[in-house]
Amino acid sequence: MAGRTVREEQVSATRELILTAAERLFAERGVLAVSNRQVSEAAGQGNNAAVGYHFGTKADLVRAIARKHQVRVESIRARLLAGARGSTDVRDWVDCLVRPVLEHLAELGSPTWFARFCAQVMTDPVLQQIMVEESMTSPSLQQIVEGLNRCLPELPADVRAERGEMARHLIVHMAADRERALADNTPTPRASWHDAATGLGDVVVAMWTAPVTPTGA
Amino acid sequence: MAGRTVREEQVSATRELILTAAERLFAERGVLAVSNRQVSEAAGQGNNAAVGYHFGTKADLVRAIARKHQVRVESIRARLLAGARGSTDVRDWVDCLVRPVLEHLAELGSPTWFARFCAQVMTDPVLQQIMVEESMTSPSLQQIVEGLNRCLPELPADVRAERGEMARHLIVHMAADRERALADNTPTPRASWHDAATGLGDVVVAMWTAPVTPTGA
DNA sequence: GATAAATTAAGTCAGGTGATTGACTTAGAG
DNA sequence: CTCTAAGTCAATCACCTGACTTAATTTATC
Repeated sequence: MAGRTVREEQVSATRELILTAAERLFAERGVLAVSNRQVSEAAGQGNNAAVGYHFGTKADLVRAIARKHQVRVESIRARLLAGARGSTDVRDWVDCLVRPVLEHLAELGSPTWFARFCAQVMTDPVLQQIMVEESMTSPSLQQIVEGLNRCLPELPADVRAERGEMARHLIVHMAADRERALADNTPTPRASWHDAATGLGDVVVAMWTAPVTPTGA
Repeated sequence: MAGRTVREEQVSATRELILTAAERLFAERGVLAVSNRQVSEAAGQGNNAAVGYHFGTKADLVRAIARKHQVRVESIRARLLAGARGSTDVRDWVDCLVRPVLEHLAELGSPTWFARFCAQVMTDPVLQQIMVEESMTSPSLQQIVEGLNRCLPELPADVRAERGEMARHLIVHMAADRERALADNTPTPRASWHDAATGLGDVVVAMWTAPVTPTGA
């Protein structure tokens, strides 16, 4: 079982080809604007049904792309999490939240398409659920939430949930913006993914620690 | 010429019917997942080409929807702007930025679809440009930017641009989240649009005033 | 009232879509 | 070497799409 057979190598190469082609087309033209046929062709598969064979429906393909990246993001997050264990500094936990995704994008090299893909999927009424399922299963994310809770014990639960959503939106869409700018050769506010993560971290820390104006409840 | 003729009334009623139906379908099922045919039918037009007749392509329809709301948002913004003129309190300018959209959604009554529509359009690679064109032409937005600049003169231009983007994403996507929750009868962190705007304002103020960690530039 | 123009209705068209099918190719077990 | 099963290819299906054409309806103006 140790050595993959030639056959298995080829199949997994084909799958990878499809995943990469789909990710690029989805990011550039829109997930729903691209047909499975176009993906198959872009992946060099003469078969117009290659996507259907290997993945099933388009939602399944989207899930496969998300999962592929999530694995790598998760491992980066686990590494950062090890360094933050026990910390009472909000910044440490925010870094665990912010850096994994951007660091992953940096590792992918240029150009990337994953951030734009994520931004689309997360705003689509039907695909959104897929993304939530794939990302919320992460146990390390739960640890980060708990770490932040310990740093900010007096923050109301509602506000905590609200600001968690905000952080998620900020990370995903700012990464997508930067990715788009890189693809278009448009100037970016930050020179590198690492610097972008720093700028994002500054803001997310401020966000979590912001005073809460009481509302007429 | 003063009184609208019966004919003009009917036409504009039909256009409004189409705009409303499109907005709802787009928000619920996705802009690209809904065909012009389905919009025409949902608007009660026997003609499957009603959208084409009144608006042209789907991009034109999207633009018309955006513009319709933008007019109202703009008037609310102008009102708030009058009260903030000359202020050196970041909060005043942030309110000018945050409240108009959410207040507009509150005025629309329940249910609304505009926020989800915006979130989708702003993340789509081809429709995004339409939204930018429609919203960035607002002169009042420029005034808010200048007001914030006067409050935060030492903030680097790059960081200013970066945080402007962040505020935009936060407003649009948090509004969409809340709208979705209301539509699904899911609990929301805030009881009203006004309270949601307060929570958003707390965060956006903290964001603009957050210290900037120097990067190795 | 009659007429011309604009709106709505209804039908048609070529093209693209997902899904299914069967034939062909190839790796690996007996 | 042969056989089997998985992967690939190519063709086909019914369906939906946007665009177009034609007819019916309605209204403003003469």
